[in-house]
Amino acid sequence: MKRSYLLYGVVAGVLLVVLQAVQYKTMIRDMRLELYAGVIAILFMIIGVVVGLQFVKRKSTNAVDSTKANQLNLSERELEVLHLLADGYSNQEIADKLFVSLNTIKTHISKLYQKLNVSRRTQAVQKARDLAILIPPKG
Amino acid sequence: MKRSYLLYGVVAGVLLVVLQAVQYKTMIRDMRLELYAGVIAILFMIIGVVVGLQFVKRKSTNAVDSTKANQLNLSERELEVLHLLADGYSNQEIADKLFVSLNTIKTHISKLYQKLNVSRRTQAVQKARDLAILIPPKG
DNA sequence: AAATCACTCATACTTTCGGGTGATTTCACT
DNA sequence: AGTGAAATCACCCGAAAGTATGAGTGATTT
Repeated sequence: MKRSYLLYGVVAGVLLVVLQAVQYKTMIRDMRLELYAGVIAILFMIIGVVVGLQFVKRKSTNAVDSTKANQLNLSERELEVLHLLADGYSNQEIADKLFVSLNTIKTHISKLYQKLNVSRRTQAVQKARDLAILIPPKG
Repeated sequence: MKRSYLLYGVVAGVLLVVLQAVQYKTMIRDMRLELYAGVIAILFMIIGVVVGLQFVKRKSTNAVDSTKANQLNLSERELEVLHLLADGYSNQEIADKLFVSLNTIKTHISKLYQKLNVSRRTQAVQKARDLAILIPPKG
């Protein structure tokens, strides 16, 4: 989560810098301010849409009851992984989403299984629901 | 949908004009281009987020449709397998429980995935819940 | 009788999972 | 300063899952 925000910030900054550079180099005479503003607006609107989609995706799926999670000593990262696991993502997809390697995800999931006392991902999801760690979106 | 796009376009245009007006009136000397670009970027990123939220909201509300479960034409056997699947059983365990071969279960699951338009068992469970094919235990 | 469908099973193949082990780094606690 | 938990990543290996294709049987429909 924290990484996501950081990423978006970095992307935003880089884009601004790039726009500046481009502007000073070649377009300062040809490009009017309106057009410049328009380009920025469109770019960041696209970014905003992406951010918004990411945001809602997490909220619209499974919620996490962090209180009960703490009783099992599940770490934050493990909860994140569990969340994505329950959403049906593969290990590789989870790795991509969290910007870590596949091996790391495997480790997280392995520990998750130990703490939940299961040996398969479907069981993990099942158990997490039973323990109200994962709360379905609706009813 | 088309109206939405039009609306956003209009809003974007109006905002641009407003920004222009403000810029020419009071800020042309004080405000540097970087800051100006930054303001536009932030504003439109916010707009983008809002757009993104709207977008997903509609999709997620349409997702739950009890009639869709029937339209999928899931056979009895496939439903049986789906239930056991959701309970966290492995293919081999499902095969044993239903007194058929592992390959048969694979075939059933394969067709199940096609009908549910998924490619993994966790996704199948997730989707089945969304479509109210699977009803979570307890309440 | 022919066509269709659900169910069954098989072979062969690729991909993903999960277990085991070990290592490094960071950070909080004492 | 040492301890321990958490997070990161790596390598190996076997098991499970999933894909593709084909095929046989019984029941139902046309």
